[in-house]
Amino acid sequence: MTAKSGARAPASAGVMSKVEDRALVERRRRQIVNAAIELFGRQGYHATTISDIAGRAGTSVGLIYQYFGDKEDVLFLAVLEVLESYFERIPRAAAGGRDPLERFRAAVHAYCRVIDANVDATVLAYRATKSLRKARRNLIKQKEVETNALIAGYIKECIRAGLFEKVDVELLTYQIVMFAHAWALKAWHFRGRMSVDAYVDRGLELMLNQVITPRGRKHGKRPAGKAR
Amino acid sequence: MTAKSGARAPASAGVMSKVEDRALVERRRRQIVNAAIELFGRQGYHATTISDIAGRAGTSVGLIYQYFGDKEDVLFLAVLEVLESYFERIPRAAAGGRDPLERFRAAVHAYCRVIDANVDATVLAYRATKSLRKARRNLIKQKEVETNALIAGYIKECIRAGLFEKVDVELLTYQIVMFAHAWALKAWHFRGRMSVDAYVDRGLELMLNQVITPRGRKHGKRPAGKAR
Amino acid sequence: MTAKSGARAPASAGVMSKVEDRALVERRRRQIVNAAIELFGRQGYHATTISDIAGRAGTSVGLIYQYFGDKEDVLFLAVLEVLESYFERIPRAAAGGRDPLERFRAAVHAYCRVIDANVDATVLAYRATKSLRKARRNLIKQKEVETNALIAGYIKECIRAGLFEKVDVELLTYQIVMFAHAWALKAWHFRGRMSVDAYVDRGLELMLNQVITPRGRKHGKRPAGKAR
Amino acid sequence: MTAKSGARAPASAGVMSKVEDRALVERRRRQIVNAAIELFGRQGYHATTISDIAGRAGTSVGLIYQYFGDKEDVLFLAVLEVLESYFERIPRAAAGGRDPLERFRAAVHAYCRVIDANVDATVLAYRATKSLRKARRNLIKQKEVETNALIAGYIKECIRAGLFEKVDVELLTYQIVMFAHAWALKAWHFRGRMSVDAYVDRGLELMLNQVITPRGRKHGKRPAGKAR
DNA sequence: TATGAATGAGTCTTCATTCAT
DNA sequence: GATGAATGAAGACTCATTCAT
Repeated sequence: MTAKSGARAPASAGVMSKVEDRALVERRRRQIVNAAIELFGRQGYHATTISDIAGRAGTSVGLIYQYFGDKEDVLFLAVLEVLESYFERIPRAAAGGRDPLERFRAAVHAYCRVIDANVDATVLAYRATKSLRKARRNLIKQKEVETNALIAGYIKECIRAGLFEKVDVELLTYQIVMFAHAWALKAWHFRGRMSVDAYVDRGLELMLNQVITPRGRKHGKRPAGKAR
Repeated sequence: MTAKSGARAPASAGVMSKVEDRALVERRRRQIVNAAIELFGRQGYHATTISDIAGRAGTSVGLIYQYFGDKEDVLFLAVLEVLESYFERIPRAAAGGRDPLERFRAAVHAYCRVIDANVDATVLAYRATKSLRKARRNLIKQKEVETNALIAGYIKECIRAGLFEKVDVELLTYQIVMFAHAWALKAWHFRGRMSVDAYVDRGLELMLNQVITPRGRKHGKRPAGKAR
Repeated sequence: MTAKSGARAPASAGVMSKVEDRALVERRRRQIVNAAIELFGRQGYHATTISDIAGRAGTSVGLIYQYFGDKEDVLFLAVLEVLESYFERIPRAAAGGRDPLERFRAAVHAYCRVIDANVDATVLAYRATKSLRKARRNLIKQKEVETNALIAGYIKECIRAGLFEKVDVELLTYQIVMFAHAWALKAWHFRGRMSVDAYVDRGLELMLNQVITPRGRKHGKRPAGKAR
Repeated sequence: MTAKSGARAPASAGVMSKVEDRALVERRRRQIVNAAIELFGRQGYHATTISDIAGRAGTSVGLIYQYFGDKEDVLFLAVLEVLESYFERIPRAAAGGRDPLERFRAAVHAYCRVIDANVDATVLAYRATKSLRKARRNLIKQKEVETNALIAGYIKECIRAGLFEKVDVELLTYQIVMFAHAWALKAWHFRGRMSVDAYVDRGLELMLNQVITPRGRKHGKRPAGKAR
């Protein structure tokens, strides 16, 4: 972690600015990053020029270099911004729930809804990470781990409360995460076919309940992984 | 489907070559595409130059342009190649199974193993698709749909055989697919922590069995999706 | 006519610039076009690289692309510039003449002198036009037609004033034009043998006076065109 | 002159061939040069690739290099071929004339007709010469001088026969030459407006007869070249 | 002799980055 | 602090030329 701990990193994380005024830096960066997220999401990182971003943000090319060291800095803060918005909104939504299961469900719904509102940005996080230097790629992964920890937390609560079996928390967490991301990654398939909420309801129904039948279990006893 | 039916599309799909000799074209393209898959997978599409590919493939820059119209053509055939290798190897692996469930398990194992052997290539398919013109992006999606249909087929067989409950086939299919892809997309998390086969075993255990407890079900009766 | 009327067409004619400042665009373009005219004229269009032009103009390669869309744009404005300089200087020189014949003679002298001062540029107009897209080739022809109209005007004045016989104006115009261009196109023959002014004097003497003798006329009565 | 004298130069003029067989060389070169003339004329020298020529000539790329040293060789022989065809056909056509004037007229008609049949080739001679090395450019000029000498010969005959005044032979020759070339160079203007023969008739009428009126001559007495 | 696949030097063009105003 | 003109390194692509068959 760059700063304190689970707390919000100072959305700068090593990005240098030539301008002093903290508030101004904050404002300008938000302005630029928002434009960048939109353009990176829509056209991809490489296809988006600094000039495009300046145009979209309503500033000049030179200004961007006053608040960012280079183009990669912009990408970095853009991805960070996206991930942090997840990290912020999920617990806020879950907070309403009365019991662990309700909180879990609310969290999954929230996660998918946030992603639904930012499909491009989410896909961006998948596509563009490779364009970041390793150190930053790791910071991004950290952010993801933090978000995953939120989900894992809800799952564990459910188990502790006897609402979930003692399942494989690590994998269930990833299953939930991938389920949420799939809404963005496979948007071309799902969008138009159902609403986010319907998607989540169907998904939870499937993930939480039995798939295999008692008869199937007997077959499963034999180790089948050796297939080639 | 591009051409005939389930048969292999003529891995050319609209890519023009200045050389006539079919066999030679086939050979050269494979040579170049293999180098490209590796480099695109490792460094990304934009960070890879034609010169890089030529060097890796042991040919000259000019040669590439005798077998491909432009760089995008190389990417296109590269992604196509990756997807087709999935489409080919999965049924081959599943074929061994004695009963539907065994075939299903074998297919998932095969899927994940192929991906394990081509992590970079798989990630490539996620990252670089945006760099293709729409028509080709759609062709790629078609290929993916075809692969998904394979998985869906195994699931349906299990249901028909009474080994699976009458679950949501569409979603379960996507769950399996995302599960397989996650092995590549989240390789930084999983690799080193467990083997592919262990991953699949744990995953199937989780996906096929009950997560929620009988007690949990009662809570679930109340529509919980409305949390905000 | 491209724009207004006899006025100078906005030497831009569809060429896009990334820079706004009108005056700067004007200045930079002149700077670049001048270098281009010289190099295109001397080495030909294809043999001249953008880098050559940048070097000659004392700028960078990138700069050229801020004021021109591509290399063809540079050629286009270069040829246009040459043709417009003719169109401007001829009437200015002719203006001094007291009577139609004097004005006609002055115009021809001016025409040839301008060409003499820009032999390369004139040849350029002949050689490079093929490298322009059709629409622009037509614009170039328009410019030439305008210049021809000037010459035709002087001829008509002479006829009206009874100084010239009622000759074939169209052909005489082209004869004058080709005569002027020949000074550039056949420079290797004429230059060194005589001065421009001597060339014009000898040329006008020949063009304006009788070539065939009265005796010759009688022969000519028989239609001789059928020879084969 | 490369070879004998006014005789046909051995259309090779310093172009080396890797093939021995004289007749074959002759045949192949003609085949290739014809294709080249057409393509160079239509698309220009630089826009035409060796591969284009091979395709048009119905041979392979490699073959061309068996009969020509490089692309410039092809251009050289192509231009030479064009000029020699003029040099051959003009006297052949003029031969029919009964008297000098008839022969002169026939020659001009022939010249323009040949050009009419090869507009592109003629323009080629103007455009592409710059792409030849100096020595060859000079050879080409020689060829042109030889053709001009033909025309000058017909003019001199007419003067000797008292059918033409004692005019400026050098300039009249060039005037005729430019007149003929103009049919190609300004084809976009003339073609469609009149036939070649009409063009020649109108042109000769203009060139041979008085343009200036007796009244005009008086004005002309004053040296008018000083305008400016 | 004829072929056409292979080569790589050379060009245009883009765009991140700098810097004078 | 803000602007946008200027720079030049880097990369895709072409095509004359070579050479093994």
